[in-house]
Amino acid sequence: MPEAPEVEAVTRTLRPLVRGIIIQRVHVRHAVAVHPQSAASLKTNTANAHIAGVQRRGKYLLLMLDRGCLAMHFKFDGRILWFDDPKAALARRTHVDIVFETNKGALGFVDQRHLGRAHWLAKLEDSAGLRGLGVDCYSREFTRERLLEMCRARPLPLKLLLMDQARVAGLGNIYAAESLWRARLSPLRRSDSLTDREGRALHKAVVSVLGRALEWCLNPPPDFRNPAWWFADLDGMLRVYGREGQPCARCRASICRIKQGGRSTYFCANCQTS
DNA sequence: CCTGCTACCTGATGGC
DNA sequence: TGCCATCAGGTAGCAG
Repeated sequence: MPEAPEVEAVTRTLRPLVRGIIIQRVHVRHAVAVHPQSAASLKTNTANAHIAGVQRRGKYLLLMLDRGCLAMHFKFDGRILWFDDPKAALARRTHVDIVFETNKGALGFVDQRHLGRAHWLAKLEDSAGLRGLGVDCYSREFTRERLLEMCRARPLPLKLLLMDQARVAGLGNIYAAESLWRARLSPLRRSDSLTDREGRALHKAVVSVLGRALEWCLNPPPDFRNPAWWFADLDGMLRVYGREGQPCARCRASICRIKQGGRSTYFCANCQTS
């Protein structure tokens, strides 16, 4: 599920909760969550580690340890949970793939669908995924100029460019669609055909959509103690995503859904210009 | 190098 | 009801 705004909200909320604590024991209940690493190596590398900080890169959540780092990627359905009482994390009742028992409580990595991963890295460059990330969508380096440069480097449908983590890191299917709607640009539009004015509009739209999304994700803040909670009700903030057949919030034309790169793209063919 | 396709998983939903 | 197809906020790995 999570794209950069959700992961950023998790990062900020989790930071004060776990900074400075010690991972004492690690229970890998579903080894697939560690694949292709082994449960044993995750345990030996993270047990007794001190959590020095929490960071985000693209859609990755990073727990910086005194030795190396714990990198989590949630893919579609991954989430984290916090248990004040570690016994609750180990109870058979809720599905938890990995339990990190600490001196303060237990951190759980959960993914029913088993696509998400938690890996230990000696250094960040050891992960191909992290190494390959382009300009982070929330960083100062994500400027209008950089975006235009990427757009003009090769002809790519705008939606695919925005979703390519090697170019802009952090945008996913929802916020790429929302940004294009806001910029009034078609997802099919060839990136190298943008005028300066359109490039500026796209950059502004991405920044604005991400800013609002982060606000939305922080109010109310993530509640890691509640297993039923995980960024519910995003649709209250969305204008096009998931709204096939409904009237466009701007021009009332019917929102369409097409396939791009094997994913659904939602847009208004009337007011998003190609 | 780059681009495009499939696999990886599980669960919810809708049509027949 | 049951059964089957399709869909889901993503990326790694592979072929061309």
